Amino acid sequence: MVTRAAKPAAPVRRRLAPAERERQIVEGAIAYFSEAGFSGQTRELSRRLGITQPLLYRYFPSKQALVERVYQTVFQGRWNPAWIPLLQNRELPLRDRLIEFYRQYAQATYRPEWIRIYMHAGLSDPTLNQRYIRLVRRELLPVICAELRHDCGLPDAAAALDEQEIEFVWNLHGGIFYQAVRRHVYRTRVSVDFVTHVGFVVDNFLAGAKTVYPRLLAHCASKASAG
Amino acid sequence: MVTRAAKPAAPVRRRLAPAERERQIVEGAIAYFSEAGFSGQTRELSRRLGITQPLLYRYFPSKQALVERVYQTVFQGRWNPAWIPLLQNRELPLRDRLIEFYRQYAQATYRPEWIRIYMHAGLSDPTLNQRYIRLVRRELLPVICAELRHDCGLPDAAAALDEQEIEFVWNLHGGIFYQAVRRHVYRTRVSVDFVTHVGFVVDNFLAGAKTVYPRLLAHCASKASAG
DNA sequence: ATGCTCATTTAGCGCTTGATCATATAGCCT
DNA sequence: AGGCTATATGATCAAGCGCTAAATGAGCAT
Repeated sequence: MVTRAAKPAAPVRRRLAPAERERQIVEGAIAYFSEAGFSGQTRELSRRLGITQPLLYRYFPSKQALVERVYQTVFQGRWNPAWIPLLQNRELPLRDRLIEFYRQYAQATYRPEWIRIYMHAGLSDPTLNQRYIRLVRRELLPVICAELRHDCGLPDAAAALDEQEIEFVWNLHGGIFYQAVRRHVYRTRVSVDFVTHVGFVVDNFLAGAKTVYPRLLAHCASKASAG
Repeated sequence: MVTRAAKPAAPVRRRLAPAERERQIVEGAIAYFSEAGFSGQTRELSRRLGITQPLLYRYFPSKQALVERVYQTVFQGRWNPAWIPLLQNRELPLRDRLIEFYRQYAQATYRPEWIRIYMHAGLSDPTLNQRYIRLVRRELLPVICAELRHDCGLPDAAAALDEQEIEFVWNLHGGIFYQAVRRHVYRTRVSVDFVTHVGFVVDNFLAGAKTVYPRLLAHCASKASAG
C-alpha cells in the first residue's frame, strides 16, 4: 500500500514513431478544436492526448500550423467528384439521384467535426468557407439546375443560368444542411430517418418545381431582357 | 508647434451619464463580440469604445455579466407574437401569409449581429439555441403545419402532429435561414431580392406540398398504427 | 470662483497563454 | 548488457488575460 503510492502518478512516457504520434495529435486536435473552437488552449489539448504541451511543438512549429493541419485533414478529400456524374445519370429518376446524392453527401460532411469546424472557421475567418461555397456554387448547383430544367420538361439551355435559379436550389441544399447544424451545433435531437426525410423534401421540391421552375425561368428571362 | 505636441495624445476624458455610458458599452460589446466571439478580450473592446478597460468593470462586475447582457439585448424582444395570428389569418392566401411572415422574421433576426452571436453561442454553449429552437418548434412550426394541412384540403386534425411533419417544415424554415448564415457568417454575396426569392421558395413549397404532404401524413399514420 | 462628487484613468496583481531550451529516458542496434 | 539516438518531459520566459485599487479630474451645485 505504501510502496509507491506517494509519488504523484508516475508519468508513463511512451516513445512512439513520429508518424504515429503526429497522427494522434492531429486526430486529438480535430476532436478538441471542434469542441472548444480555435481559441482552445494547447495545454488542454495536450492533457487530453496524455502528453505534455511542449511535445506539440516538436511536431508543429506553432499552434496556427496545427490549426491549419486540422483544416486540411477535415476538409480534404471529402468532396467526391463522382457526385456530378451520379446527378447527371438520366437513366435514373432525378428523385433517386438526388436522394442518393444527399445520402452520400451527408455521410461525407454532415459529421460533428466537419460541421462544427466549418462553423468555427466561418466565424473567425470565412476564407475557407467562401472557397467551399464557390465549389458548391460552381460544381454542384449548376448541375442540379440543369437536371431540374430537364426534369421539368424545359430545354437544357432554356436560358443562361441566373442567380435566382441558383438561390432556388441553394434553398433545398441549405435546408438539408441546416438540419445537420441543428444536430451538431445546437445539439438538438433530430428523430426522423435521414433518407426518409430527404425523400419527402426532394419529392416536394421536384413536385413544386414542375410549376414554379418554369415561372422562375420566365422571371429571369424578363429581367434579363429588361436590364 | 512646441506648446503641447510633445505629450502622447492627450486622453480626452469625457464624463457621461452612467445610463448613456452603459448603453454605449453594450452596443459596442454586441458589435465586437459578434465579430470576435466571446473569447474576445475586454481590452480590445475598450479600445474600440475609446475608453479604458477598467471602466468596463464599473458597469459590469465581470466579463461574463457583460456577455449575458449582450445575449439578453440581442435576443430579447425580437420574437413577435403577432406572427402567429398573421400566419393563421385565413382571409389571406397561405402563400401571402408565409411571405409576409418571412419578410418580418428576416427583418427581426436575419441581421449580422443576431446570426453571428447565435452561432457563437451555439458553438460554445448551445443552451440558448436549444431554448430558441424549442420556441420555434412549439409556437411556429405547428401553426405552419396546421395551415399547410388546411391549404392541402386536409381536415385540420387529420392526424396527431408527427415529427416527420415538423422536419418537413423545418426544411423550409432552415433553407431560408441558411441564406442568412451564408450572408452573415461566411460573408458571401447574395444578390437576389429577398422577398422575390422567398416568393419562389414558398410557392414551390406549397405547390409540392399539395401532392407530397398528404403522402407524408399517410406515412406518419401508417407508422403510428404499426408502432 | 470654489469645493464636492463620482466617472474615469493609471498602475499593477495573479494567472494563463503560446513558445523555448536544457535535461531525462524509452526503445532500438550491436 | 551496454550505448546511442531522438522522443518526450520539466522548467521557464514574455506577452496577454480578467480584474482590482488608488489616484485623477470633469462637471455640477453653490
